[in-house]
Amino acid sequence: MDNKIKLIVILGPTSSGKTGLSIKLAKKFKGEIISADSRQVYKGLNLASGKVTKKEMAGIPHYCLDVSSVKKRYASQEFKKCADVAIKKILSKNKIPFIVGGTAFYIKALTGEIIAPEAPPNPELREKLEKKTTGELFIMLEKLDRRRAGTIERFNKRRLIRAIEIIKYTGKPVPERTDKTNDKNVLYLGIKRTKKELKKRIESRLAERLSQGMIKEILNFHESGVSWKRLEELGLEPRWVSSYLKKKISKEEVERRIIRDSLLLARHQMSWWGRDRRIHWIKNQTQAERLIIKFLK
RNA sequence: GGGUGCGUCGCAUAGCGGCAAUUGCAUUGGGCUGUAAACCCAACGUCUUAAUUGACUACGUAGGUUCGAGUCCUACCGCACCCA
Repeated sequence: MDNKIKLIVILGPTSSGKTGLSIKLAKKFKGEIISADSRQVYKGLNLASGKVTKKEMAGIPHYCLDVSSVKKRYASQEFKKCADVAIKKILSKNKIPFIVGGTAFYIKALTGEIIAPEAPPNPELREKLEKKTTGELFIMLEKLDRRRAGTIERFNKRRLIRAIEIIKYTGKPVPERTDKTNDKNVLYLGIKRTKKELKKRIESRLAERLSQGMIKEILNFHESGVSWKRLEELGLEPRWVSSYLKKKISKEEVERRIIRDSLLLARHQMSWWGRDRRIHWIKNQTQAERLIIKFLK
């Protein structure tokens, strides 16, 4: 990434208020928004993913929303490409890119902290490796790439398989993580909330989305041929609403579980950023504005 | 009223008489190299120890049998089902 590029990242757990804040800031500082959210990339998954509405956008262009069909599986590298294109476009208009979202992995892919080698998924290989135990896979990887074997999570089958897949495709060891962070170019603003606050926000937002037809949204997907299995892996709202539509759980139970899992999700999201010293945890908009002014100077 | 079965750590589950007790979920913490809301790891009675140390309290309640009981026996309480 070019050294002169300045990016503003707004991160935080689900329902923390990223959307609202980002739009206000983008308006004030001539910014445009790139969404870094692994669910909002899907067309039609609106209420279920808590996607911004046209009205909320208030005229601020948003990128990397609705760029894929739920029938396909979107990967972080596609996001990176999408975001890179968007950044160029925004800069060419002399505006400031705001990266806003809760998917840490996407943000890190974008800033270059996590680089992913070009190696498309290989279904046959995956199927074959899937039958092996993690122990066997680990030994395989150790022979192919000692370095990566040293850093990988030994019992994480998915990662073991992917590492082997990369090596088989590129013919080379897995490239090292750069951990180059581009600090100078990126301003990280984080929104933190207490669990109590978050719970309240999650509850009221869920109630609102349910009243707007979230269940219908999921039902439509199913009726248009999206399998239950796919819906279940599409996130916590589609998962529990599907359960309800299949008459496995009651409506009250749907709400209970979505709230519970949202809090769990928030916790996981925070675990990415917890000890990251680059992040400015902001209390209010004014504070964010001050930091931005300083950063843009 | 008669019969049968069941009461275990928030919920659900396992437990030939040697058990602080299985597993899943939840909870808490940690991790993360093309599925990332995915996936992986750890802790989870209390207090102690340098320690995989030691002690205490625990499987509905109260007794009993036994070197030893969550496990066997008796009574009681609660729940479920069946017959009246």
